[in-house]
Amino acid sequence: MSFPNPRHDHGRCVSGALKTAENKSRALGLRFTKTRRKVLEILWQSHSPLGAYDILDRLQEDGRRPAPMVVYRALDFLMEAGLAHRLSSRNAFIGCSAPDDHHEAQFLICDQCGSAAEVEARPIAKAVEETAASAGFRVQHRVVEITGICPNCQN
Amino acid sequence: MSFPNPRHDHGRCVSGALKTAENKSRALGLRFTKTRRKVLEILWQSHSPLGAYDILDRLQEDGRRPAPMVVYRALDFLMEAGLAHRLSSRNAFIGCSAPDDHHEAQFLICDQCGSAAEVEARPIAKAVEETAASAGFRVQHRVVEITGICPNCQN
DNA sequence: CACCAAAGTGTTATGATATAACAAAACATA
DNA sequence: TATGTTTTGTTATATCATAACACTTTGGTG
Repeated sequence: MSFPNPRHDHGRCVSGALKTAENKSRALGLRFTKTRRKVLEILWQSHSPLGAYDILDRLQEDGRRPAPMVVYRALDFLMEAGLAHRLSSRNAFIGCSAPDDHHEAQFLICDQCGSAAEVEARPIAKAVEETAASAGFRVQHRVVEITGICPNCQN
Repeated sequence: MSFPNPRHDHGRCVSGALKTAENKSRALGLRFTKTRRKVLEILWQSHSPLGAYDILDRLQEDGRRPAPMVVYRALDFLMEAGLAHRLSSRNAFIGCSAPDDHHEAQFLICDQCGSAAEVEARPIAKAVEETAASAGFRVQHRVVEITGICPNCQN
C-alpha cells in the first residue's frame, strides 16, 4: 500500500491494528498487557518511526515517566510477536502494518517528513536470496531501509 | 568477490587499500592525514566490522587514548570519501572494498565469526529502484544488510 | 481455594554509541 | 611570512540500550 494519503482516517488504522494485535496475541497464547498495548498504540498514532525515548515521553502523559527498560521490554515483545519493527538506520520503531503473515519487510523512509512505509517487495526479497545463495551465504535476517523523499513531500 | 579465503595474504589487502585511499584522496584534493590513515588501516586490519570504540582501543596502542570525536571525525571523512562504510544494523564500520567506483553497496554479515562481505549486487539494486519508483519514492540512500552464516562458518 | 511456578513489571544503576562547542595547531597559498 | 581554511585536541554532554534484582500479577494444579 506504501505511503498513505495524509487525509485518511488514522484513528481507524490505530484501532484496527490494536484489534489485530489482540487477536494475534490470543491466538499465539501471548499476553497482550496494558503496557504493551499502550506502546503499540503510541507507535501507531505516530506517522513516523519513534525512538524508544520518544515513546517514553508519550507514556509519561498517563502519570509519571517510566524507566527506559519498560519501553524496551514492551518493544522486544512486540517485535518478537511480529507486531512491530525496528529501523536500524534510525534507531527507531514502527508498528508492523502486516502482522498477519510471516513476512520479510522493507522500508521506505522519508528524510523530509520522517514517515516510513513498510513494503513487501518480492523482487527485492528474491534478489537478496539469490545474491546470498551465490555467495554461499545462509540468510537469517534482512535489513532493507531506503531513505529519500516520499510522494507526499515531492510537491 | 564476497567472503575471502581465510588464508589469503591479508597484509597485502591492507597495504593495497591504503595505497588506493591515498591515490583517491590526492585525486580528489582531500587530505589523507595521519589519523585518517591510521583509522582506515585499523578498519582493514580487522576481519570484521569495528565499533567506533573498538577503533579507539586500537588507536590507543600508539600512545594514549584519544577522545571519541577523533575517531568519529575520521570515520566521517572516510565515509564521505567513499573509503569506508557504516553498518547500521551493528553500529559498526568497515573499509570499503571497492573505493574506485561510485557504488551502492550491500553487505552480508556473519553472525558467527562477525565478518562482513561487501557485495555489489545489481539485481538487488535494480529491485530497490523499481520498488521505490512504483511507490513514487525518490531514493537517496540505501541500507541493505543481510545477516546469517558465511560459507567459512558452515562447516 | 491455596499454592506454586512462570511471566511480567518497577527501579536503580550502568554500559555503549554519538555529537556539540570552542580553542589550538597544521596546512595551503598568496 | 601573513592569511584564511582545514584539521585536531579536549571537555562536556546527549542519546540509545541493557544488567540485575526485588516485587507483583497471572494462570494452572492439587
